Amino acid sequence: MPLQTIEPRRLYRQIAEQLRALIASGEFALGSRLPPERDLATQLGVSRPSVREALIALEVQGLVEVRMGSGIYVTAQAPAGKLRDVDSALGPFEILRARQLIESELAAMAARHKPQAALKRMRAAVKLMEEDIALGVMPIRGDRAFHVALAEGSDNAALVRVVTNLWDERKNPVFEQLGRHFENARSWRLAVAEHRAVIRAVATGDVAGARAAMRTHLGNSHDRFSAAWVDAAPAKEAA
Amino acid sequence: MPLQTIEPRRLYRQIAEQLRALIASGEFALGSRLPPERDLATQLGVSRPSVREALIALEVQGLVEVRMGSGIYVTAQAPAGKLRDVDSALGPFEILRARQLIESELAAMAARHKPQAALKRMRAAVKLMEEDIALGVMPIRGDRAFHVALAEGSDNAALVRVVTNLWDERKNPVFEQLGRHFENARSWRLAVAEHRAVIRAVATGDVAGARAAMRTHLGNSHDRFSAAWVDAAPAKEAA
DNA sequence: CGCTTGAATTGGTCAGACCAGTTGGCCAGA
DNA sequence: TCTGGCCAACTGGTCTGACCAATTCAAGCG
Repeated sequence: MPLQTIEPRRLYRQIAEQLRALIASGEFALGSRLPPERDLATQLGVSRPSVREALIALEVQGLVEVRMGSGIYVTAQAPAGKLRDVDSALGPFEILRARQLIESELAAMAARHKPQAALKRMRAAVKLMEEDIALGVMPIRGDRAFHVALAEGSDNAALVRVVTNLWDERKNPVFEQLGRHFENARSWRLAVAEHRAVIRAVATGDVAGARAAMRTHLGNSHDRFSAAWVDAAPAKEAA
Repeated sequence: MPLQTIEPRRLYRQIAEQLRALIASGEFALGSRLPPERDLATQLGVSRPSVREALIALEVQGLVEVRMGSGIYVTAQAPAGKLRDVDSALGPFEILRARQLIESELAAMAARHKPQAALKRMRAAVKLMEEDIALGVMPIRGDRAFHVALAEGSDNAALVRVVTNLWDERKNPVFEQLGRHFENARSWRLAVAEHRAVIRAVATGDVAGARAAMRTHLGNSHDRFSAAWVDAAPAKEAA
C-alpha cells in the first residue's frame, strides 16, 4: 500500500473538488447560477471565506464566472477527471522517452531563437537547484522550473502544457518511489551540469548541440532510473 | 466600440497581478520565500483574507507553493504577460505548431523502426478517410485514427496520450468554428495525399523524408487555418 | 553531544459585521 | 394603463479580530 499523499486537507481544495464534481455531473448545469456563498457555506458546514477561496480557485480555472451583486454562474464543465487516474498511470521510462523526443526539439528550437527571458529563467532555475542541493534538499522545484522555462521559450502554450503535464507525472507513486532509489546529491549535481550544457548550447545558438545536450540529459535520467529499477525490483517483490 | 468590461476592480486580482509582476521581475526570486501573509496585507494596505485569495489564485496557476506553518515559496516565474487560465484556451495555431514539432519526430522514429502494426492501422485510417470523403462526410475519425496510429508506432503510452490530447483540442469551439471555414472536400483530399506521403516514407525507412512529410502536412494545416483566420476576423469584429 | 521540548512564527479557519453593486417590485406621475 | 424612478432585499466584496494547527529553531535537559 503506497500510502497516498494526504495533502488535500486544505479546506478550499476539498470544497473546490466537490463543486467541480457537481458541475461535471450536471448537478449544476452549464450557465446556471450556484447557490449564494452564504448558503454554500451553511450547507457544507464551513465558513464563507473558505467557500470564497474555493470559488476563486474555480474562477481562475475558468469553470465559473462571478458577477458582483448577482451571483456565481457555471461557464464550463470540467473534464470529469480527478487528480488521480489509476488506469492512466504512465511508466517512468515511457515518460522520460517522450520528454526526450519533445524537449530535445524544444532545445533545438530555443537555440534557433535564443529567447532571452527564457534563458534568464533557466539560469535562475539552475541556481535554485544548486542552493537546494547545498541544503541537502531535493532540487525538484528548480528542475521543474528549468524544463518549464525551456518550454516557454517556444512561446507556445500548448507545448508548455505538454511539458508541464509530463513533468508533473513525477508525482506519481511509481515515479517517486523509484526516485528515492537513485536520487542523491551526486546524481543531482550531474543533472545540474547537464542543464548547464543545455543552457550553454542554447545561448550560443548551437542548434544541434542543444538538441544533443537535452537528449543526453534525459537519456541519462532514463538510465539512472533503469538502474534503480533493477535495484528496486526485489524489494518490490518482498512488499 | 465594443465597450470593454471594466472588471478588474476586484482586489484579489490586483494583488495577484502585483505579486506576479514582482515574481516575474525577480524581486521575489525563484525558490525564495514571500513575506508572511500578515506582512503582505499590511504593506499592501489590505486585509489578510484578500491577500489569501490572491495567493490561492497564484497557487492554482502553479506560481507559488504554500507550505503550512512554514511559508509561501516561489515555484515558477510567470511569463510576464497576462494571466492565463490554467486549462483550455489553447489557440489552434499553437496546437498545430506543437503537433508539428512532436509528430514530425514521431514520423522519423517510426521510419527508423517501421512498426508493421502501426503502418497497417495508418493505411486503414487513410482508407476510412477516403470513404468518408466520398460520402460527403468530414473524415475526422480517420484523421484522428491516423495520427494516433502513428503515435502508437512509438510503443510509448505517454506519447500516445500527448498526441491524442492535442488532437482532441480540435473539439474546442475556436478550433471548430475556424474549421468550418476551410475544411472542404478539396482540402481533405490534400490531407489524404499528405498522409499517404508520410506512410510511404515510413514504410521505406526514409527517416528524414518521414519527418519532412509530417512537418509539411501539419504546416499546411496551419496555413489553411491562417487563411481561415483572416477570413473569419471581420465576422468576429461584428460580433 | 544529542535529543527533547516549548515558544515563536506562519498558514488555516472561523465568526460577524459592514460596504457596494444588482435586481425586481412598488408606487407616483403622465 | 403605462412609464419612470425609487427603494428594499439579495448577493458578492472586504475588513477586523480571534483562535487553531503545523513548522521551525533554539534553549534546556539527559
